[in-house]
Amino acid sequence: MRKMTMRRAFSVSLLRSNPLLLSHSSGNSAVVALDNHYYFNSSSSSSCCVFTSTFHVYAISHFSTNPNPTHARLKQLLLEKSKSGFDKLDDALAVFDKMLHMKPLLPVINFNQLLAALVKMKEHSVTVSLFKDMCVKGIPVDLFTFNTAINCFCHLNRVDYAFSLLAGTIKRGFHPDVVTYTTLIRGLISQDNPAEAQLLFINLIRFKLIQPNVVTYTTIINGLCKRGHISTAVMLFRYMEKKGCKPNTVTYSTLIDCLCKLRLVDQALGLLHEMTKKGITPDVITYSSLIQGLCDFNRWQDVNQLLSEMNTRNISPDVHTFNILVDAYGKEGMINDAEDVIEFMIQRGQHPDVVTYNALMDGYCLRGEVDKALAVLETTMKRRGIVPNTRTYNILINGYCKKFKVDRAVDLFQQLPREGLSPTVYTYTTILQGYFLTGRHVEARKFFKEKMMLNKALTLDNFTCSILLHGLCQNRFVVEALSFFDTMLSAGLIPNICIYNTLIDGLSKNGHLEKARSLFDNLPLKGLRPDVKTYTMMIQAYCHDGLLNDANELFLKMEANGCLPDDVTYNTLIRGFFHNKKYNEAGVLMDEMCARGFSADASTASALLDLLKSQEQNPALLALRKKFLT
DNA sequence: GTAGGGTTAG
Repeated sequence: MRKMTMRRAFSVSLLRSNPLLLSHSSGNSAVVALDNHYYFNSSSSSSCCVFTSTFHVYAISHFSTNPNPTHARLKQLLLEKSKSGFDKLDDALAVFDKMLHMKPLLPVINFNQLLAALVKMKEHSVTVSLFKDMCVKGIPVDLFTFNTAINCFCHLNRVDYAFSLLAGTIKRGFHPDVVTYTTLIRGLISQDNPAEAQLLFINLIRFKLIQPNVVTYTTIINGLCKRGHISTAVMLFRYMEKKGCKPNTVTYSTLIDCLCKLRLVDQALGLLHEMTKKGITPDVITYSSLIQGLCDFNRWQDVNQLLSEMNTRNISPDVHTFNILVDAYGKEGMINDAEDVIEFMIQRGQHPDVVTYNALMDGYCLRGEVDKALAVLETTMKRRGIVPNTRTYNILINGYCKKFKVDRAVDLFQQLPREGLSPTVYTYTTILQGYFLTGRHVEARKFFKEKMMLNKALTLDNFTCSILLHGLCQNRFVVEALSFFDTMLSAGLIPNICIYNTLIDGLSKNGHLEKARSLFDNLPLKGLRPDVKTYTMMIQAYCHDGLLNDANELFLKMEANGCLPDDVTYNTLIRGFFHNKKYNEAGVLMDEMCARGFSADASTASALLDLLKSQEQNPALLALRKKFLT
């Protein structure tokens, strides 16, 4: 509690005392149009000179050849919007429509700017459709246009169409460049097809089609990181340096983020140091990744140090950075601090978004204050015009289920379509879990059969199935569970170890030890390795049935198989020894457990106390009490 | 004017 209070004072006051921390970053330059005169504003005087002189040349040539001021204004608008996107999709479409009917047509570069604006707005399918329109209407296109469309297909997870378009590009006589191929590599990786991506990369180099650049390498490094191949990513990172391709801020940020997500935050800080030493400047994204990594470890002092370092370097935290802080405070139960961060960001002109409020609401739910979370949705978000998404509702639904208020959760579930939102597999699973949690297994099974199974749009995952299997087993519907397991298999879902753990536990607790044992023994055939939970569950099952030798043998075997027992495993086997009056064996195991840094849990301690009550004079038990309960 | 990096829930 004391730690929390100190942290609050420290962090929030630090934010307050650093006005620069939140000063608007206006970018390098902005264009302002006043009475047909154009001015460049720039935050740095040197770039101002460059831009101003460039613009003079542009302006003179432009006005001397094009007397139509509408064209000039439109072009200016397109230049601006290509960087920021339009505020509304309709605005972009209206401009496109106008452009289609202009005579003479604007040059292709202006059409490309419009498409770029749409990409900025993440309107990938609209971009593709406008691209098609252009092709049909015979508007000239160039390689930039094709690259943009290929990129959009990749974002829409249609890499197949992207490759068709590659063929189209070549057919039109364009030479696909490093941008085209880098885009396709990213598409393949994001569609979980790293082998094809690798093959494409190798062939591009082998046939000298392109020279990979820093973006190509960074794209692949990111793909490797996201798939958990950090060491390969680092190898490629060092390789690109050796090949004379210098990593930049994005390359370093990619690796730093990956290291942070793997909880290797000190190594990430090492890379920050390395890049700074090389003169590569970190930016707000680099710092945000590191702040997230440090928050995960509650390293608040380090977080504050980075915030003040950002301040020194004149890098302003943005909405992502603040969202990380709101989330971190919320997860720590420090809801007032989370609210303070939001208030602060608003003061500094940064607009909280749906992610901000979802994080805040989740913070309230974690404290059990679901009604307050609901008030955030109904009052604050509404007032500020922030549109909730399915996640917003999922957070509330989960909050109410955890408080055993499933009916309240179902109300919100039914509200979703009225808000124009669709429930996800997460929504359904939460409700299913809520029903089981409150013992309403009849409704749970009905909900699953009628709402989930019949919803064709719903793809069940292993998590959902494990909730159902657990609920069924817990309520002694073992036959139904096994039958559903068969359905899963025939539907092509590949069960993971969690599914098997749920089944093994459920079967053994319902008197089907032999069936559980057979599933366990067959795991290697399914290509699965038992984890510490699997072993512990089997050990518990053996102990429960008095098969102490089997339990002990498995305990020894698991370590030989490279799976270290944890505190639960030790406590389970120790209680097994207790129940079977093997007090000396229990004592030896307790010594071993303590030597490994684990201790007796509440259930083991109470089992020992119970034994002492009935056998006050048992010397072995007295020795155990002396050793472990003082 | 086209490609690469960061935020929330079971």
